[in-house]
Amino acid sequence: MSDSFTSLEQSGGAGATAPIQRRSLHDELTDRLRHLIVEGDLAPGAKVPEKQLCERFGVSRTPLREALKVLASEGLVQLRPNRGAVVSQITLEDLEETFPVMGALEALSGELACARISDREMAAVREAHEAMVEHYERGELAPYFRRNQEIHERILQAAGNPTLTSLHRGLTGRVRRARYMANMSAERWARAVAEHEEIIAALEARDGPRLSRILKDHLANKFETVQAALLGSD
Amino acid sequence: MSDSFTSLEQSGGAGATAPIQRRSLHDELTDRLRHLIVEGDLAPGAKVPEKQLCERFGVSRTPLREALKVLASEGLVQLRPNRGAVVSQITLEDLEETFPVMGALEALSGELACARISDREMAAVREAHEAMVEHYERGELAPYFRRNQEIHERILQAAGNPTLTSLHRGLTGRVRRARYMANMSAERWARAVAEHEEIIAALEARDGPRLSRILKDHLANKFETVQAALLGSD
DNA sequence: ATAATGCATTATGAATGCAATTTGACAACA
DNA sequence: TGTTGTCAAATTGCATTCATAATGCATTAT
Repeated sequence: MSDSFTSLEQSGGAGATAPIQRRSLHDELTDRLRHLIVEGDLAPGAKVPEKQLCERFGVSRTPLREALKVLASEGLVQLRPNRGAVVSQITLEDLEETFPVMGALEALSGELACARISDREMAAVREAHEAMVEHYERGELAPYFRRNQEIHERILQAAGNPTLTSLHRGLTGRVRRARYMANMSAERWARAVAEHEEIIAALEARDGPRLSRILKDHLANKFETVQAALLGSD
Repeated sequence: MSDSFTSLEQSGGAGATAPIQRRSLHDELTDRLRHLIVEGDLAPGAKVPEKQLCERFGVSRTPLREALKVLASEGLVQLRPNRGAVVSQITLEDLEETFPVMGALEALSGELACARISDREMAAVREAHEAMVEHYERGELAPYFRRNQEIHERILQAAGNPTLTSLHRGLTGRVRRARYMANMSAERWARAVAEHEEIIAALEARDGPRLSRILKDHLANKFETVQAALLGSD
């Protein structure tokens, strides 16, 4: 969510008349904890001792526990009655079932985006794509990864379906922790970039069914990359 | 969740070795509240006064509030900071974005189910289908509706992808409240049954792509039915 | 009479306190 | 040595309490 505010669009003239932003603690905590988990600062499988986190964030247990309930419903942590919360482990089986679902969602996002994307949005996607390709050519993995994410997010956004976006975001959060990109082979990387070229082409041609198919395959390939990385490192 | 235990399949040999079910209050409350909302006992748009519900269930506000946080993350209620929770309204726009997503998920479930369904599961689906057709011929709407749900749930189940099932269940919960089936026209009803015949045929032929397509279209038609009902009644 | 203001009531958000459960250590025993 | 039993410490689940913000109503000013 916070990513969408990094663009400067809304800070324009609102100034002092904009409504005061008040967030509740549990809401803020939910985001912070989610971030900690997704970014791997809380290791998968690690216990989540309430007391410790309370001290860390300087809040009482009540809002923290509320946040944990939400994260549990998102699948990021598991709550064991009377035994506390643990950060969910990502197993290969989990990925195996997550990726097809993400594929289906992205495929839908492609179809919808082709029907609804504006020229402005299209330009933003293209821009992100070109930046991504540059990073690829320079071998800059982390920025490449960020741009890659950005492209998929922009397509989601262009699809104009918040429900879809929200479900997809949830799955992304689960998967991102795998950090598979680290050991992506040169060959697979090249292939991923090639697929992205196709994605852009289909999107510019507003060819929904084709984009849909490409995205689905793209995700399937991504899964194979992840799988290879996981099998290789374990 | 509890719906999946209404079938008898798992009570087979587990018996006395199964772990004792101990649920925490917030968990139980979450289910109860979800049920109240999905079944319409809490009207869409209605405020959800904490105190009143606490008295109703005989618990303190803490577990109730935890449950509300979870339901909010599922989209069933909206939490307005300092102003309490309201049961989410289902707008036509919501349905408009929910149905394509359900369609994509069901399409995937069809593909997966074709690849994985066992003869035993297939038989159960067929049985449910035949029962559904009987209810249709007798004009029994409510039982028809139940069997209809059952069929889709069994296909989901046969797909063997809990993530998929879980996402789908969440969307079903949102949509079920619409209670559109009440004013389904004879024509649309007949069409829905015809589509179900195709579904069974494709599933028996293990034709994944075809089943996928049918289910997607089926959902699209279902949406039109809902839309007609909503426009007609408002 | 109507609209705006101030106050009392009520509801919500978060912290604290208490009972119940789990965990780990250590002793007793086979 | 390995198993079982007991108990203290820590952790969790929930109730209660406290602080803050919202709501309703009476009062006042226009």
